[in-house]
Amino acid sequence: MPTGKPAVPSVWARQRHKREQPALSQDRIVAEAVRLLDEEGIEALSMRSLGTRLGAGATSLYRHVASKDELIELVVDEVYGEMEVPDGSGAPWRESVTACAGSLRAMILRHPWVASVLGQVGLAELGPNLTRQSERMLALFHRAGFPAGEADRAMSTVIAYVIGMTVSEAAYLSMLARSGQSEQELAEGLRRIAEETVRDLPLLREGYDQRAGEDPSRLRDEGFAYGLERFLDGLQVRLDALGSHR
Amino acid sequence: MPTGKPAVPSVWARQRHKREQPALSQDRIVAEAVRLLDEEGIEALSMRSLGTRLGAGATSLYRHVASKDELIELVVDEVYGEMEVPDGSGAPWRESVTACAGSLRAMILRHPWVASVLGQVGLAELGPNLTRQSERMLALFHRAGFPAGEADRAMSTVIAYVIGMTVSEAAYLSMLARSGQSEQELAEGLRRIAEETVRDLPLLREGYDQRAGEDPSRLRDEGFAYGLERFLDGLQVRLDALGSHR
DNA sequence: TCACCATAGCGCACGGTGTACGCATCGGCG
DNA sequence: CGCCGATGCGTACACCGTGCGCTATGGTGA
Repeated sequence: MPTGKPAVPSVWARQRHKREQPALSQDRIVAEAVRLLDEEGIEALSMRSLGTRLGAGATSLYRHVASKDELIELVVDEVYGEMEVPDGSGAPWRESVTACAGSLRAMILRHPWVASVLGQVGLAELGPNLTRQSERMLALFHRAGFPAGEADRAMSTVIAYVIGMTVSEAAYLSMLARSGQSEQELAEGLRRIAEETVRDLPLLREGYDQRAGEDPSRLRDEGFAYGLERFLDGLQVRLDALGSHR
Repeated sequence: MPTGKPAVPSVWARQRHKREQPALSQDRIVAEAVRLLDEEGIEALSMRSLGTRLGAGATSLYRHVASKDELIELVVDEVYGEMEVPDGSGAPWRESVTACAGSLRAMILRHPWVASVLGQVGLAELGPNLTRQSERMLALFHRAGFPAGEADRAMSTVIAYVIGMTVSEAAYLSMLARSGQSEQELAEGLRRIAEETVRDLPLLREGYDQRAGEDPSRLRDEGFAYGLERFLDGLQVRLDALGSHR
């Protein structure tokens, strides 16, 4: 056998293997990965850095996880588990859906790295947590009065809105963090660049002036709520139409 | 100077530099990057591979582009330029916005790699093309009757929906392409996995059964249109309320 | 008690990545 | 003609994901 030098047959081996920690496991790996991502962001996640945090070598992780891509799928499904989907009994459907949307948004803002991997993992292939949440959320729309063939469309629509909106918020916030500037300065800078490169942007400028001086974080919350309300209004219109046809 | 060995002072140098192609330039680099991404996807884009396609060394690109990240921003802004935003004079606002949304969706499906970088580049920091398109699109909402402080919210809302919806479509399609299965088989497989891991998913199953046998591509188009219609209905409700207050 | 074996962790190595740096060469200007 | 800024290139570095074969471990059946 021409490959590999024998590893050191040292007396330390015993100690290395007898760890006080509950040993490596997929759960532990995923949990630590979430922590690493929250603390240092997506570009800090490497098999080596994760292994180090777990007191293990990089390649040891592969006993519990097929690849980095699979790890990311697991990690994303893990945080989907944090979403809270009310069971909707008793409360009006708008309230339940609003709570649910807010919870999804809060989860993404709590774990902004989700934004940068969503395009890769998609939504379909995700694990048990997302599946469970979808089933529960679907129940909200059924209860609201959408027929079977339409409830899933209504649901995807709302999820798409929440994700699209929040991902762009998260990306903006991460740019803000990277830039090291205050939100004020950053917004000013972006506006200046836009006006220099394009020139003559009366409408964008009008919006900017109107927002100047307001609390940006509150503006984001309100913007999110505004769109969601419009959306729910539209769904209500549809529900009314369905009801009157019957 | 202790660094570097002198490069070969060869007679070929002259030929290397006298290229029939119009030399390297940022435009040429960005255009070729788009082509590479369309043909081979995001993971095939490396500075080396792109350099090769341009008949240049990897590091030569850095004379025209600050980093790979900047290249990606440029590339994304480039494809935003493909969007068609009607100027809205004459047509009802719903039609204009629908056309606009459809054009954005078509652009992303034409360049599915956009989905996998949107979380990184966000929407705010983007270049002249996105800025111009935003201004034009904003005009549609002004014309529809939204006041200055609300038109931009309505616009972001619609964009968020379109992007969220289309990114998840694109991710699904890329999974489909990678899997090598037929869409039928893939859907079946996903459903089986979901039911095995979670069990008891009556609502999701109901939706699945209802969709079985339909043309998946048409279903996607319809799903997108359905959500957009609900959205526009909601915006119309808001417009009516604004009108009656006046 | 012993031999055995599946499992888990590790070290090494490979091919690939983004990019800093300094040199070679070019075209255009004085 | 002599120079100089702009442009391309080769080399090198640190880092990445991960395949491979080794070893130590703890449980099982004889």
